[in-house]
Formats: sequence, structure tokens, C-alpha cells
Amino acid sequence: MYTVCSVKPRSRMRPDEIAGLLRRAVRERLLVPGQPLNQDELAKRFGVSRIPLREALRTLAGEGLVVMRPGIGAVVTELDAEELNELYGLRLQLEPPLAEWIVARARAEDLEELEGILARISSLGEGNLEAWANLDYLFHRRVAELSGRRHSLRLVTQVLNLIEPYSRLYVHLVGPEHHLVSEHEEVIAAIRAGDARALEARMVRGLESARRRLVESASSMDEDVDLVSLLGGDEDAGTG
Amino acid sequence: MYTVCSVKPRSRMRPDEIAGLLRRAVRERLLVPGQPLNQDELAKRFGVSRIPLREALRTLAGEGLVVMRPGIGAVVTELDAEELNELYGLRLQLEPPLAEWIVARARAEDLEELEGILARISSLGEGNLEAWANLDYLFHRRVAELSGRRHSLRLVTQVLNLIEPYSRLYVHLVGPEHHLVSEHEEVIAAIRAGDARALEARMVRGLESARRRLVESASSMDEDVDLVSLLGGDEDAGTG
DNA sequence: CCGCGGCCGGATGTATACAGTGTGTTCCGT
DNA sequence: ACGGAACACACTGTATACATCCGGCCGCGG
Repeated sequence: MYTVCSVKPRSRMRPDEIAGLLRRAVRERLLVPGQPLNQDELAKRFGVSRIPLREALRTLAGEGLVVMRPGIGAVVTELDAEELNELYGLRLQLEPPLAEWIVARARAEDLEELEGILARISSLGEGNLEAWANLDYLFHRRVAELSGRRHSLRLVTQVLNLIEPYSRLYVHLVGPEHHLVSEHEEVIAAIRAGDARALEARMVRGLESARRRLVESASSMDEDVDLVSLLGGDEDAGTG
Repeated sequence: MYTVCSVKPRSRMRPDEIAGLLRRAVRERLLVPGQPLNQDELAKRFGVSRIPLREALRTLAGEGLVVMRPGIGAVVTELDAEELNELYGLRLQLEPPLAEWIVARARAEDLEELEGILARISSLGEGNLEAWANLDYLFHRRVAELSGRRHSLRLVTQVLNLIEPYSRLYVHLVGPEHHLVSEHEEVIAAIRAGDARALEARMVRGLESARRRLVESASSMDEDVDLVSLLGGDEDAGTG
């Protein structure tokens, strides 16, 4: 029993939009890793038949966000600590090289937008873990988008989306990392200064520390910890 | 009018298999970049209805191999010289770091398989451009697979598949590069020696020279050259 | 002669209906 | 009471049929 999006669409939703909402649902842990996705249920929520819904799932499968097993259906991709480590390695390979493109293309309005996101992060209270995680994701994504490198961005986004459910779980476990605000400020400063080296170095350091934190955390919770309760799961988990 | 696969399947083909055949068809330029894909036609060829075929197309769309435009349909992804350059940059970021994993995991049987591929390449005559390109692709893919890094491999494969139609076009234009055989021999030697540094260096050099050759070639043929005739296209292109 | 608007063929996109399959349960036998 | 097999349900997977939309052709008017 999960809630993805009960909004009634004005016109019939297209598979691309459904895929977008599903991506967000996976990132935000409305659909958790390992969870089987009931096609009838999801199709009803989106107000379409199973055909366009299945096409959206296939798109996500192509991006690696879900796996479709014949006769079983789609399941949200599960990652272990080793895979998370690998994915952070990919971010380290993919994102820092974008620095020179980012500083070359960033405009004043782009910087303003980033500062706006950062301001919204700073103004959040302690309780808004969801909003905090959403804005942090948005910040990183926007920075990468500034590079204007289409294919790099495609891959980076795929990796970000795969990591995000676990990153968000980590945030829920230990709370938001307030020192990241200063990291983000340094990123903006480097872009404004046009200093690709500084930006690259800042991205590397941020990614390495994030990798260390998240992978250690993931290793310690060795797969069979009941994480659902920590997220305020309201299942009737009674044993009958 | 194109020929992908007329083989009659023993049992009904599943979308994953269809996607695999479509990937190969794109790589081998049986479906060329920019080409609109007629769903009825393809579905008939694979012996299925349009539903599973469309799902296969969505998977490829998730991987970036095709783009689906609403109301228009699927079109094989087209790349310009700048994008090819970017994609080779991605290979340079993604593949060389796999070297240490490759030398750590490669077994004797893996080396034998690579040598077998190389032997088949060496034994090819001048005319077998298709076979040559297939084996070269296979060699690079197998090397990457040896790393055993699932997610890196996913991304590398996506990039390889995107590049391959253009790489193959280049091969058709200038013929196979026989010096690549010695490159491949060096790769095998580095793996056998367990020398990750040498393997990494060899990969970097090979990728950089391939990038230079292909991007220059792609830049010179500025989009509107009639490339079809060079590939032995047998269209009735008469204006009558 | 050229430009434009409405029709028409064809292809895409989707809902419905049905076939196939995996899963959980129940009932029987031991 | 326990193990196993068969049933039943539910869900996935796909074919058919229909609505929708794009593109080209023809005919009209300037």
C-alpha cells in the first residue's frame, strides 16, 4: 500500500510524464528499493491503463531504476554497500570533469537560481527532512545541468537517481548535514569566480566525504535491519 | 525498407530479447541514426504485436539509443561531431579506471576468449568489414565485462552502443585499422602480466587516437554528405 | 502560378479482453 | 500432525480493436 500521486490529470497522462513521476517516487522512497510494483494499482493512480504504465516502467528499466523480471513484474532496484561505493566512484569520474564546462556556461541568472535553492535550504527547520533532501538533490542536479553536456548529464542523472533513495535513507537516519550548506556556498563561489579548478576540487572533496559517510552507514546496516520503522512506516506488520 | 531479423522464433519473443536485437540492429547500422522506426513493420518481423515491440523501444529510449516523440514514434538517436567527442570523453572517464578491476578478476579462460576473438579478427580478409567491426566491438565489450563492475559496465555499454553506428560508419569509409590488432595484443599482454598501469595507459592511448580519428572524420562529413551509397545501399533512389 | 485550407491515408497511442503463469492456500494422504 | 499435490486467485504479458494525431494531397482562391 503506497501513495505515489493521486492527482487527477487534466488530460490523459503520457508515458514520459508517468516515468518522471515514478522516478521522483523512487528518489523520495515512496517506492522503496526491492518493492514490487503492482501495475493495476499504479495505472489506476495515474488514471491510465496498464499499457502506458508498463511503457514507463520499461523506460525506468532502461535507466536501471527498476528491474523487470518476466512473470514477476517490475521491482525497484536494490543496491548493496559495494554497489553504492561503485556508484559514488562513477560520480567522481563523471561530475568533477564537468567543472570547466560549468564555469564556462554559467550565467548570472543560473547563479541566482542556485542561491535561491541554497536560501530555501538554509531557511528550513529541523523537521523538514523531505524538503531538505529534495532541495539538496535539486542543487546537485542543477549544477550538473549547467554544464550543458547532454550525454554526461544523462549518465550523471542515472547515477544520481540510483543513489538517491539510499542517500535519503541516510539523511533520515542521521539528519541533514548542515555543513553541506557551506559546501554549496563554496560551489557557488567557485562558479562565480570562474575558477574551474576550485570547483572541481570542491566537487571531489564533497563526493568523497559523502561516499565515505553513506557507504559506511550502508555497510553497518547489513541488509536485514528493519529500516521501514525508522521512516515512520505505518504498516500493519502484526504477525496475524 | 530495412531488414532486421526475419527469423521465426520458436516461442513468442519477449521484449528484452527484442530490445537486444534492436540494439544490435542499431549498432550494425541496419537501423541508421535518424531513421523513423515503423512499429507495424518491426512487430511483424519479430512475430509479435506492437505492445511488446513498443516496450522494447521504451527500453532503448531509456538507454538513449532511440528517442520517442509523441505522435511521431521512435527515431534512432542522431549524433553530431560534438556529441561524439563528448561520448569519447565519457569513455575516457569510464573505461581506464576499470583497468585495476580487470587485471584483478581476469582468469585464464577469459584471456583465452580474448585471444580467440583476436585470432578471428586477424584471420579476416579485407572484405569482411561487418565481421571486423562486430569482433572489434565484442573485444572491447568483453574487456569491460571482465571488470565485473555492474554499474560501470551498464554506462560503458550505453556509451559504446551510442558510438558504435558512427564508429562503424568510419570503418566503412576508411577500412579497418590493422594496427588495432597490435593494440589488442598489448591489452591482452597487460592483463596477463597483471599490469593495471600498462592496461590503463593502453586504453587511454587507444581511446584518444580513436576519438581523434572518428571526430575529425565526423566533422569533415558535415551532415549532408550522402553516406548511404558508401554502405552499398540498394535503395531505389530514382527521382522518377 | 503560388499559397492555403480541408480531406484522407497511415501510423501512433491506448483501452479492453484474454491467455499464461506464479503464488498462496487448502485439502488429502500418510 | 506434517508433507505434498492440486486448486484458486491474482497478477503479469499480449493480441485485438478503437481513438487520436500527424502528414501529404487535392482543390480552391487570390
